[in-house]
Amino acid sequence: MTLAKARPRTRIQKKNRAAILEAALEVFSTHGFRGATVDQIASEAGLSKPNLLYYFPSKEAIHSALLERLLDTWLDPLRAIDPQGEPLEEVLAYVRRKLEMSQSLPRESRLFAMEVIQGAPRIHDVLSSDLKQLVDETAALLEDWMAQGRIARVHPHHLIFSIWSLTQHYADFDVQVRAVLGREDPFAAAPAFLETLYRRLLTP
Amino acid sequence: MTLAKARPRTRIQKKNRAAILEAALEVFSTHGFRGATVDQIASEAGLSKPNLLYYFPSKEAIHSALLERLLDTWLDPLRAIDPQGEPLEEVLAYVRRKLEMSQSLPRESRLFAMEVIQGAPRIHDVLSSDLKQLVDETAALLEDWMAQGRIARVHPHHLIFSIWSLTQHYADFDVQVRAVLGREDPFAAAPAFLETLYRRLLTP
DNA sequence: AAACGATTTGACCAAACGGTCAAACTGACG
DNA sequence: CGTCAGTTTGACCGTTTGGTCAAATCGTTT
Repeated sequence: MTLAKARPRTRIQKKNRAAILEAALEVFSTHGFRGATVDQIASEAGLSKPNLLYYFPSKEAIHSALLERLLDTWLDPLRAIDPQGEPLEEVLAYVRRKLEMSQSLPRESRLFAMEVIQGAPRIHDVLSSDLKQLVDETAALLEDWMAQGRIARVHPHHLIFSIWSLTQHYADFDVQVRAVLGREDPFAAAPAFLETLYRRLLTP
Repeated sequence: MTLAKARPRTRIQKKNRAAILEAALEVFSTHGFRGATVDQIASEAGLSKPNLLYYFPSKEAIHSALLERLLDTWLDPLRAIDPQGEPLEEVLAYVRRKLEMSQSLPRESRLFAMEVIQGAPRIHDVLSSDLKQLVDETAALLEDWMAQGRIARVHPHHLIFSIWSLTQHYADFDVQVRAVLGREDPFAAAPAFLETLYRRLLTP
């Protein structure tokens, strides 16, 4: 009997589906969708290929499941901005959270980056609906704060883009950053640099 | 007779090699190395597959040729920083040049991004030798300027990373940026935003 | 127009790919 | 211990892929 989209029930299913997603994250994030092979994912997960395809109907399905699970966690920090909080501190806290995610979830960042660079064929709709809405709301909040003179006036959308860009850069371009820095750990100085940057940019 | 690595001599070779590289840039930058097929590149270049492989010995060779040609143009703006110039204006001009490159050469940016995200397997050596040296020199120059109090003191390497990150974001994540912005053109507000950002960050 | 290198192509190949299937195995429960 | 749903696998299939090759065509020079 096939599993379809039903939630995993048994202990074995839970374990194997988790192992597959973990393996797929590793492989997809380093080789891209077409660069990854089902055999590779299966062997990384400690399963045979037919066995893997017993849990997920196709390579596509694994990738989709991965992206779906990712999108939520990825946008959580944005949702966590508190409209009642102190504006500058809220933004700085958001930057800090995003940077921590780049450090602790670099593979997720790279998976997302590769998908978007390739034109986001599988998540374009989510970007222009859910993501856009969330960003627009946050941008409106930022504009309120700017209108009240509590942070300096800059283009709110581009402010958000800059935070995504600067924080995810440390995950996506990790190899380049490390190649240039030599022995120095990127994440040693990054938090202070970004705090300085956004403090100077946004202090009224 | 095969062509080996010799420079193209005839008119036809010049034209076809150029067409192949142009087509390969288009295909590689949207599908990644393994996602691109030789047939795809050939048809995009208006050639048959065997004919394409008459000009380049392998898919790998096309990709390498592209990256090699790219690396120079990519780093030119960094080399163009004038040690004798006015510090803040030099940095702002560098930001402007990099942003213009993201706008006029987005495919090159994406090709480079995908290579680095996947661990830079083909250019890792160049990154940790040539690139590192160039960046270290620029960082030293920036530190001089900071020591002289002509720009504010921040981590020079991370300053350079931030410029790469912020400018290339508009090319690499173009789809996402446009999805969020709706009808608004990203490159309308980006230059002013980045100028404000770096002016506030670096004004002593 | 003859001759010769440069260019182009259809046919082909071996390997790798995503996916299928019937058959075998496993383990929890009555 | 028998049973049966749940799990695993070896063998297999059709397609796609990067690449080869001999033969055909083209273009230029004499």
